[in-house]
Amino acid sequence: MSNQQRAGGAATAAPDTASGCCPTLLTTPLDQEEAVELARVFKALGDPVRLRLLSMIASQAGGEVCVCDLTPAFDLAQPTISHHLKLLREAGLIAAERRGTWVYYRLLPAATDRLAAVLTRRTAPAART
Amino acid sequence: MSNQQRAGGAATAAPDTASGCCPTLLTTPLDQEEAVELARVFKALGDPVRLRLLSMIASQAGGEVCVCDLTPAFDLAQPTISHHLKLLREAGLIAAERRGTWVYYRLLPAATDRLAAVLTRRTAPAART
DNA sequence: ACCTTGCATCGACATACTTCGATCCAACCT
DNA sequence: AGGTTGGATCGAAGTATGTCGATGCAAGGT
Repeated sequence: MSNQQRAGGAATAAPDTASGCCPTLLTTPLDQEEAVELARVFKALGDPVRLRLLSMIASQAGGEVCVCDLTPAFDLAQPTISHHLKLLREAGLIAAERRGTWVYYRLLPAATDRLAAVLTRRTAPAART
Repeated sequence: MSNQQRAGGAATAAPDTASGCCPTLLTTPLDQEEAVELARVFKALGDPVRLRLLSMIASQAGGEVCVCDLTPAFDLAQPTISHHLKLLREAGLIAAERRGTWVYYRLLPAATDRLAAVLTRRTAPAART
């Protein structure tokens, strides 16, 4: 079963130069390696609790949130929240810092920026200044 | 254990008006319902195979890809590819259309656009036309 | 020193997910 | 009608994930 020869054929990708600026997931086929790495980050976002955690952290005015503010916002046990925060950390989406008794989490914007870029169809007409 | 009263306190979100245009995951805390719905889409992207499938479909010049072109690109059995395509479909990321013998998949750009928007920090200074 | 509080880590358990072979259905071709 | 091919659906099996209580560790308070 490796003998297809229907209509158009030829799995050629659209050239990036014609669609904007940088290659994205939507303009150039991902290779295995990139896919594995990207999937790891998307998987971290594939849970409602983690999505809300990230949202609470990112939308915080000071840029930081104490775990003690996050935990009581959910109907879940404290180890569960800690586990989800760990996954977000391992995905490179957030970072933790201990200050005295409390641990504060903050967003790592580079991570979300990258995801947004990768999901954008035309990244701007190159020349724009 | 619901008695926290450290430093700043008060989990107030940054006002959207100060950070650009529309509320995003990064500017406003997601409520439970939105989180569940968004997580469903992100979860669909949380697998390397599905990410590559989506990428192959989206980057195709004609905007459509025959399943018969997708299946042989992976080291997986045909039912497995079919299953992943189903998940992407149920997530609203792609759509299928049967034409004669073959089934063609195409990207639903509204879905990826939404994800990109939700992950963008400042959505642009509103007026741009 | 002791106790208390904030978080992380450690099994354990139930559920969900990925993958497969077997099978079924739709469309085409003699 | 019978045969062939492209894809979807159906269990089944192994693995990963979400959740928890119990426990451990770090900082502060008495």
